[in-house]
Amino acid sequence: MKDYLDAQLRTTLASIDGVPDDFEPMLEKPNDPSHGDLATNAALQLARHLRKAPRQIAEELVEQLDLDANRIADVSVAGPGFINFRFAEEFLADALADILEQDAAFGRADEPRGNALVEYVSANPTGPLTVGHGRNAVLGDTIANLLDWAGYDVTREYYFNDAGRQMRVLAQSVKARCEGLLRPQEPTKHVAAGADEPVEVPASFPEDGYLGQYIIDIAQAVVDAHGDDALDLPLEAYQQAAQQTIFAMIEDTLQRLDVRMSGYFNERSLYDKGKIAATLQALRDEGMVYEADGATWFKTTAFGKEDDTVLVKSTGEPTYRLPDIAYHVEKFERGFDVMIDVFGADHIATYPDILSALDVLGYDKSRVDVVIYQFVTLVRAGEPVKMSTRKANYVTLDELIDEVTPDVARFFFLMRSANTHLDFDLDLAKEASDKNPVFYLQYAHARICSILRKAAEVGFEADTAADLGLLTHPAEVALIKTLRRLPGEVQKAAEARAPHYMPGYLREVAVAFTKFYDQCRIIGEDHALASARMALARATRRVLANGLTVLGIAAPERM
RNA sequence: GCGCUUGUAGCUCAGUUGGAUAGAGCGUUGGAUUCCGGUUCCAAAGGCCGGGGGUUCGAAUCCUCCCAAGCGCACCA
Repeated sequence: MKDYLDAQLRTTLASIDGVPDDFEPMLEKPNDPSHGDLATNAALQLARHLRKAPRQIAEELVEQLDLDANRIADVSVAGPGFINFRFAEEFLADALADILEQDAAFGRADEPRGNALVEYVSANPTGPLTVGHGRNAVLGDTIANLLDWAGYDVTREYYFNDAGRQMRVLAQSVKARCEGLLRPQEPTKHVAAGADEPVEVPASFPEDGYLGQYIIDIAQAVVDAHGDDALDLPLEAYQQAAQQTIFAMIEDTLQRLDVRMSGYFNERSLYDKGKIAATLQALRDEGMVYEADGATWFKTTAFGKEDDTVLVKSTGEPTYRLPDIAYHVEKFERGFDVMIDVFGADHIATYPDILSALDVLGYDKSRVDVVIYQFVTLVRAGEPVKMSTRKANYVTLDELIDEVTPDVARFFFLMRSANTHLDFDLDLAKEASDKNPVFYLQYAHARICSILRKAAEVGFEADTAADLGLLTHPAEVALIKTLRRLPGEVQKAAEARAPHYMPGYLREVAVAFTKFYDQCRIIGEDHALASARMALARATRRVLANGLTVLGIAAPERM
């Protein structure tokens, strides 16, 4: 419908003198339903160009618009010059039939849009996932779902760094713990662990080593496998042991949240394939790289940064930025139309370097979108849950899921825009009542299923071809209008990379349904009307189920 | 100190390209409901959109200054 109106508007506008060729009429759903179903402010926007009163332009536009009465029942000019359109009843019946026909595919785009890469989680395998990683994982997964529904062929990728200092420290931590296990009589030392008591570790434990219990567990496994030789293995062996164990933990956690990656991309492969050197050379060829103080620098000051950035340390080891740039070059070479990175707020100052580098190398950086999310604060009994920054003391994602269920965790991560600090209210999340928005949605779905079961129990059989034109009650009309918006909402959320639009929309659906349910009986009405209402209930169930599917949340038949 | 992000109802937050009387949920107060799942529905109260200045037919939205919070500012990732 929007497309239809948009096309009609454009042709009419084209016939009016003085309208710029590139003028984009805007159509949107007015906030106030008494203003109609769709409205355009085209006349207001044109007032400046045409140097005429907006209302006068609107009147002329309406006069020249040629609209199908079966689709648009009413057009009016209102306020300072808005043009309001109201849908015809016939159109709504068709729209409902369309939902039922498309069923599980309703909301999906018809046309393919290209291929997209979404990079998310991307936590290095140095420890269990934190609550913050959870927000990342769920945001990325849902953005990937949205792009999938919007017509993209989506690849979901997890990038990890297995070549740098972090992994070396991880290996050294494991090795030190092996020593502690095999030579408990050797001297030890204590290291600070943020707000907590200092932790006792073997003397060989590295600076900034990883203090978690899981490191000791990994060390124990190494000791079990190698006995006394467990102290003489190459560092690589400790890293492999740690990496494998920790990745298995991470994968388990992601699976609990129904987050599934298409694949993992490791930093080391960039070295092995010479991509690091090639990227550096390419930047050098563009004159954006120089040597100073034994290090290799990237001229980020050319892009307005205060300082240049080190790409290769004087030790000869690249900083993480160079592989990051090489990785993005690799993404372009793989031919993605759209590339999305989901990063925490701590990357906010660093990703512009990557985009600048891509730009310098001649890639279209507008195809890369970076979704930055702010940090999560867990709130219990109105108070923030203290989380020390040190690695031994934080709430893990697993612990959160243990406490609130995966569906609730996903929903709470998704219901706020990525760009705001998230207060995760644990008490609310655990509450199974209407205060908890995810239960409200699931309940509406379960209730519809219950009605359909009930109908079957009492032997009600709906007409196969119900007369949907009978649905003229205001609550019915409002519900149909809400249901038909799903594809547009999915599209909008996908384009804006804004999953949080969906929970809001689905709540509108649930509200519209419960109002309908409150005012209109289904079973027990005369057969034709009951059939039509059953069809409306089934369509609602479908919209809720499809919407929840996009969010990766279950649509239960009973609760 | 510099950069980025944020500041909207008591609380948590929407507000999509600058548009109509700034919205929702929770909480509060009042009401409805013999009925397909009361995990329901209706209504009311509640706002200097952090503050000042500017841009224009029109600003929560754009510009500018100030205030406050978060994150970042390593030859760490």
